[in-house]
Amino acid sequence: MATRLKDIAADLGVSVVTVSKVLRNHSDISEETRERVMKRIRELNYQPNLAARALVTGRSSTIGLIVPDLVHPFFAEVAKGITRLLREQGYVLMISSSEENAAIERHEIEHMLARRVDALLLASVQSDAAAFRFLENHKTPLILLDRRVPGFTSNFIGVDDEDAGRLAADHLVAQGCQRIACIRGPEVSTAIGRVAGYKKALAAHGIKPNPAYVITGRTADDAADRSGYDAMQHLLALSPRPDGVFCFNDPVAMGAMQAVIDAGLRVPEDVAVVGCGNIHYAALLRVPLTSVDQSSAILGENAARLALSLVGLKKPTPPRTVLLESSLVARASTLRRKD
Amino acid sequence: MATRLKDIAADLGVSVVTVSKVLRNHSDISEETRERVMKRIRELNYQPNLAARALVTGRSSTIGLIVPDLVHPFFAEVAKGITRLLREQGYVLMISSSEENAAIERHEIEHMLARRVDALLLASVQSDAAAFRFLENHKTPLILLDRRVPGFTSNFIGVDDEDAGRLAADHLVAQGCQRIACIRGPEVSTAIGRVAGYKKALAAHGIKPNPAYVITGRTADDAADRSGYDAMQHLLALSPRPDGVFCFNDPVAMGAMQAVIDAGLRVPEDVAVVGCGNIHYAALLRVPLTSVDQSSAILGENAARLALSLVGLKKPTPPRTVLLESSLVARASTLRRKD
DNA sequence: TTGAAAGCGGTACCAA
DNA sequence: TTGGTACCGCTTTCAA
Repeated sequence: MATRLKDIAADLGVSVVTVSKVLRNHSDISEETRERVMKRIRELNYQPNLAARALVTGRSSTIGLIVPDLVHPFFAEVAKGITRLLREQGYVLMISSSEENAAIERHEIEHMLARRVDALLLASVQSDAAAFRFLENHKTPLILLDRRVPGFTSNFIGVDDEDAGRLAADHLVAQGCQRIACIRGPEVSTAIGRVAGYKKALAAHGIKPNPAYVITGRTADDAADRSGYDAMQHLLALSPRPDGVFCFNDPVAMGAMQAVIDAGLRVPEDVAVVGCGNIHYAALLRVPLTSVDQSSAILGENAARLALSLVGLKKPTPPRTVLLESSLVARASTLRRKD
Repeated sequence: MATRLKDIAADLGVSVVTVSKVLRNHSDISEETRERVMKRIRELNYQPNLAARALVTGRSSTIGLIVPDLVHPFFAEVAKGITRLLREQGYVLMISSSEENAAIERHEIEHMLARRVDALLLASVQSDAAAFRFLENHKTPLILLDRRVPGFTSNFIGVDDEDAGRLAADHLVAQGCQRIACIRGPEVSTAIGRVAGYKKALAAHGIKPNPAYVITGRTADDAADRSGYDAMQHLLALSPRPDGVFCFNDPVAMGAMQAVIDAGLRVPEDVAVVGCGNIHYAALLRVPLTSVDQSSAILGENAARLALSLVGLKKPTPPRTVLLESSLVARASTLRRKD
């Protein structure tokens, strides 16, 4: 079949150990031997069997990533950032989707660990730490991505969600909105943080909160837009109806805008809409969407970097937290003409 | 560290072979032994070391996927379909992006093969078969996805591109367009097929082709929309300018629509636009986009199924081709009011 | 500088 | 039905 170390060694009349050392630029090799071996390696286009190497070294040169939805542009962009960095390091990405389902997530985590990934990146859908107990004294580095899990401390990389919520609400206030609603996400840290930021911002502006204006979208697998649509229909039925809405993420915001338009109202004149995530296509929507940017690709690269730095550390290191700043990108969905 | 077969065997006073057999439901095991072993396996939450298994069996239970761009919704949807099917089979997906770059793609192919993926799914950016010579007598099943490579025969799964082009052009004609342009993609089979279909459709309607109306967008890594924008600007500068455009894919179409709007013209009244791929967000764009649906998730599932069916076949099988039908989804970007 | 030997954690084959 | 043994392809250790 494929060429093995042994074949090269036999061809050249040296030992497998010698070839192996050349392969890994070991110093104890004469220049001449190195040359001969390298030449043969190139001729045969030799590729070491990484499974064998993984078995003996205990390292797979593989990073695992589990996200709720591959199609969600935010996670797709994060994944892209990760692969870019890993490629440079000879690492490879094992990817999997939990479909926003805690049981599937659990199953995938175990599967990834059985595969002996060197580190696991996880944008979790779990809402509490109980599901993670089984992970606590596992030696594989785990990095929570984007979403934290209350009560479970681990490495984390994401954005400052409270800040994101505040940016969005501040912006809506600045655009003259008076009745600012929020379509929040499920009970995960991102949703909780963003809502908290939203509330603080309103308070800071002396706007008294209206509980009816905070509504939770259906937990939305691949139909976040659908969920946003339905939630917005509810909000529009209120009296008085909101004139500004902060949405948990961009797909929700897209659905929400659609609902406003379908109701015969205008974005942003009747209802201004802010999303979160600033996905690539936000600018191309029916009404270009104002969104809180989460620098997803950079997040991905940093996540990969963090993962690699954790690989092969002997002593367990204290969990690290990396928070990226978010910023608001204003577009037509909130920019009202002065009237 | 982690539990091994050996540990379980020692605990129970049986041999590793016995445990191994239980693990794989080998028949030669007494019910009683099986029970005892299973019990202990559960207690310890034993996970076999897949690297070791891969080494001896030569199978990694891993499928490789290389796409030009992870963020492109079409490929993201395909990837999602693949992971869904693989999960059910205990397989895992190794993913990587070629960033629309042939050299990176080549590198990633070699890397995946070195990892001993059981099959490789590839949406290639190569425009000719030369780059694939090195693959020809490789035993790992290769499945070209979406894009074929001229002169290189292999397994293929995708849609009938000529049909897609024809559907789009027919539709534009039916909407009353007279001067139908095409923003085509790079020299890959999908672009070639779609252009061919477009031309045949025009011919069938007795419309004489205008070469100036067929324009190639910059090969667009993650900026297909940008590329569509620029191409459309060119088209709009022509005299007479086109009144209908078939775009190579949805992101290109999104950019093209933007260009029309920025030029102060209307979609579809002045220029009707059709995309290809029917990505999830097509309906939520500034002008909801008419698009040729490529059933991407189903494509992904079928690709995974095809890949698995090819794994472990002793004799090389003749290459299989799976063509899915496409259909057109008409939306506002082409539907003109009767006037 | 080089290489012999001993595994890494499983599976396959065949004998008991 | 059970298990001894060889071995998958590589790295590690240590002696030559």
